Amino acid sequence: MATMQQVADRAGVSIATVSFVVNGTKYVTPATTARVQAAMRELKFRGNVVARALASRRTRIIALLFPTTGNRFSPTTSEFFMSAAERASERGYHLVLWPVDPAGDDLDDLVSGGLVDGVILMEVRMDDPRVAVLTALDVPFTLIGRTRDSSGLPFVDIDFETTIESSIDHLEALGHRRFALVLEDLEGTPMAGYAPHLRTQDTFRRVTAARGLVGTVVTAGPGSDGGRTAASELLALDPDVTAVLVMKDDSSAGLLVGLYAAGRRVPEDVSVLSIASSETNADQHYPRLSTMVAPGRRLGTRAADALIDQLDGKSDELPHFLLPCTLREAESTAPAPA
Amino acid sequence: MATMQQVADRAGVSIATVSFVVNGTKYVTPATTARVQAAMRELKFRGNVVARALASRRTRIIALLFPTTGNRFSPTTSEFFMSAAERASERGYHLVLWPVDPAGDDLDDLVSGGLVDGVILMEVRMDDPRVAVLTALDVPFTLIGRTRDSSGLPFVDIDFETTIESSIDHLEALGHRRFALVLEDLEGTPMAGYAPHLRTQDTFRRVTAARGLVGTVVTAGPGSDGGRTAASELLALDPDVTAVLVMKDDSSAGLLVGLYAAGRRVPEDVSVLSIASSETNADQHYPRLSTMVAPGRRLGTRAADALIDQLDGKSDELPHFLLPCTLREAESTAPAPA
DNA sequence: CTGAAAGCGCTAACAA
DNA sequence: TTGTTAGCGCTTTCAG
Repeated sequence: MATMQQVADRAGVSIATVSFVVNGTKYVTPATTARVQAAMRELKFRGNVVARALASRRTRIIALLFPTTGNRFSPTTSEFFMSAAERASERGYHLVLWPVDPAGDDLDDLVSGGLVDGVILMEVRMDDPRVAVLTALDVPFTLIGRTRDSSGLPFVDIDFETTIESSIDHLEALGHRRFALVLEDLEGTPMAGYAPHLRTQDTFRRVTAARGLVGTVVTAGPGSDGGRTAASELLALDPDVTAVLVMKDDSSAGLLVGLYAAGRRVPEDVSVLSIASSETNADQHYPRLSTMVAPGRRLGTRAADALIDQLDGKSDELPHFLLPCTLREAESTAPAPA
Repeated sequence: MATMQQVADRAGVSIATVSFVVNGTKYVTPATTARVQAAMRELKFRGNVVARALASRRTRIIALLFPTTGNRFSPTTSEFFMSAAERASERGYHLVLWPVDPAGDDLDDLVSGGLVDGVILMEVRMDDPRVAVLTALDVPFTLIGRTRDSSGLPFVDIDFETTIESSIDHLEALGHRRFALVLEDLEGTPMAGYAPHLRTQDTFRRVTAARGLVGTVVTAGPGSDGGRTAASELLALDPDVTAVLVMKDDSSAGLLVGLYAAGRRVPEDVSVLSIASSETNADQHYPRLSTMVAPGRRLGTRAADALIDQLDGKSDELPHFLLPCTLREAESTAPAPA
């Protein structure tokens, strides 16, 4: 509540000097520095963020943009948020979660208002309209995710290609030869073109084909029902499948039940591996799901760093940071049946 | 990027006039209004939120405070967030999700900076230190939740008392006489004293006792394992239990499995009812969980309204808004066995 | 090393 | 009905 002027008066210096010690902008003798700090303490000076922002043309707020549709507030999402917020705070920024529509229509108002210094985009689609908007607006941004061609954009992302390949490696080493992939059907929704799905699917098809493995792809509807249905479809398509990758948390339970219902024991007959998910999710299931755990926290941290580097002019080069998921094996995977 | 002055120049009026039409602060003739609006459109005037905030001493930003510990980013949480954000936006405010530590230590810096006009507190504990901080800071706030004594505070909350009572009503009507309640053990964590748990537990004990029903309370550890263990403990405590209320989403799967493993079919032998949860969660299970669905969206909306009424001086009286969960029956409940 | 002063872009009296 | 103008609280040259 105390203003800088009041602090200055109390310390017997000018307001400029106070500003210098607050921001470390210029050298001030230890003696006056001490006087100023004492005054600040006595007056409980906190500094008006808004005034500072107006004068410096920087708010030190960055926004993590969250699409208002498709309530995919997964554990991984919250890891992004929490870790990015932590890192931002360490570097003197505030990170807030800001809901915006996925088409990017209100982005304009948000950003042009001068309220945020930069934004982090998540849940990125292959041809995400929001990046065009942000580019046009000329606001610094970083992606958690990648568009189809992100070579010119700063991003951090899960390395889906590597993740899928090592998933298959792992299961193949356990003797599995017949694979399936279950994922969400996003066509016709605002999230159509969701990059993680497309990359995962492409890689899955490519790798299984290249290795002469069977690779069946099935999409699942919402909830447990979607998972059950997917299980039936899957078994209809390939009754001898022994290894299933799931990339849809909310239907994994249904999938497990569906497999049981069809007489397949997990993991004795069929192994199930959850892709790009979290330990939290894995532990909610029985049998506990073997999972390729998404590096949510590390990516969130890196995203914040990438953006803040850009804002602070510490940007050496365009950040292109890819990290694969790491295997956390549990009861749902086992060697292929003989 | 265009400033108000530029708009004024282009429209041939003073900056004050532009301000009036932008804010509707004063009557301006339709003719000049039109000219100003045209100029705004041509210059793509967006208005600098920061400058406006400094001059008007209001940022029109409200923060939904989210505790940095206990990553309980449940579907209901995200409903609070989304619906509150929507309502705020309708009323000309921005709602952002702001991570703060549960002890309230950084609240001070956040709020004193003048960045937010008011805050909504969630995940409230019985004796939440954050409300004292907010009160001392003299910043407008509203709770989603209630402290032990919230008579003097504006709040919206789930009516846990009614919710539990109707849950028991419902199951009792189905013939159940032996109840159990499973919830999380938060003792020793930063979320100790979490109000929903305590209220639920108290009501459960009171109502079962008053009606001469058996009421067993069990706490569960994290994840599916916690649920399984809880099932065993529960059955050890009351082997004849037929109705279980669960208020811990991540262990319901384990609970179901634990019951099966102990030879209890759901719902033939034991009915399971999920408390204050979401349809999303319900649908992730098999059998699908009967659920007392939390009115997340309505509460989020009301919370935003309550706070904004306060900010806009439209506050008639202290909002004390309680809403019970609504039953959504699915496969996991049935009449008690004969 | 410290101070004076000109803004940052907008709001809101107060005048006209 | 519209314009003038003094701030809002801080940053940042530019002098001294």
